[in-house]
Amino acid sequence: MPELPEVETVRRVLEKRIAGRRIVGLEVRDPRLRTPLDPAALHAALVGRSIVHVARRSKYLLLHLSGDRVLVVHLGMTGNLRVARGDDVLEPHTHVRIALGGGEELRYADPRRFGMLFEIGQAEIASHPRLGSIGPEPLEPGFDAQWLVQRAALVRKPIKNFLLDGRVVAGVGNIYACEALYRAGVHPRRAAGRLAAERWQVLCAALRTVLSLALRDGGTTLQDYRDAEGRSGAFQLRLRVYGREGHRCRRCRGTIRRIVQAGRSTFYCPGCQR
DNA sequence: CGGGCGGCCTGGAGGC
DNA sequence: TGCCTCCAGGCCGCCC
Repeated sequence: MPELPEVETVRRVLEKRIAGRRIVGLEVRDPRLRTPLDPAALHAALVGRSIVHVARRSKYLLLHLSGDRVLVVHLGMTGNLRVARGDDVLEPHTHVRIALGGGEELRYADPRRFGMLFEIGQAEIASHPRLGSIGPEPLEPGFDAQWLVQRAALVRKPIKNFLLDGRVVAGVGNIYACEALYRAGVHPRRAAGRLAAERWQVLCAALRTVLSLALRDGGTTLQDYRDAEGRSGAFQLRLRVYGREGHRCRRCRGTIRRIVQAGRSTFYCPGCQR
């Protein structure tokens, strides 16, 4: 569920709430995540260290710890990190509790268990198999139409699927890929390599706009997503196509359609996207 | 090799 | 009420 705006929203809350805190305890209640947890190793690696700051790369949260260690957390589809009091009622599917002292803790819960939580050295970030090949951050310098044009050259797959490739651009998932294509007026089935450079300019700008607006709204909450203080996002109110099959397009009054690409739903407006 | 698809899990929604 | 099917925001491995 969480894409860049949601993960960044969580990061900002965590930075405010837990940066500078020391980890004083760890409880692994269920190690069966996408990458199975090793409770003893995790305990040895985390307890006693402090959280220096909280960063993000693509959809990964990077909790930088003292001693140049990094706790990496991916929320998968339904994962959430929550700052809680130790005596707060445990949400179902709470798999990990990280005690921070003073009665507070950080909880990782994830019903579907598609998430990941692992610990590495800071120096390993660049070469880590899951982190090393991630593409540029779309809201930072280094991401522009020129890069996209270059990456898309000779690529025949649909542009929607191209945008979901994390090596091309970091943090873009199904919702924001659909929304950016709509705003740019690009048909999701268009072959990536056959989009004119001027259209890439428009699409690049649309991607940045939609991600920025979503971030400003604290992300999109369709069902589960909440930030680390339990707050919902509001960008679901501004979605133009995602989840709106059969509804009227706000721009052309045509009907939003849903198709399946690479096994995933794509929503678009046949009138506005060519 | 590029690209598509199934699988990993659970839960909620909707049909009957 | 209950049972069944479908669907979900991510990612990876396997296959052609």
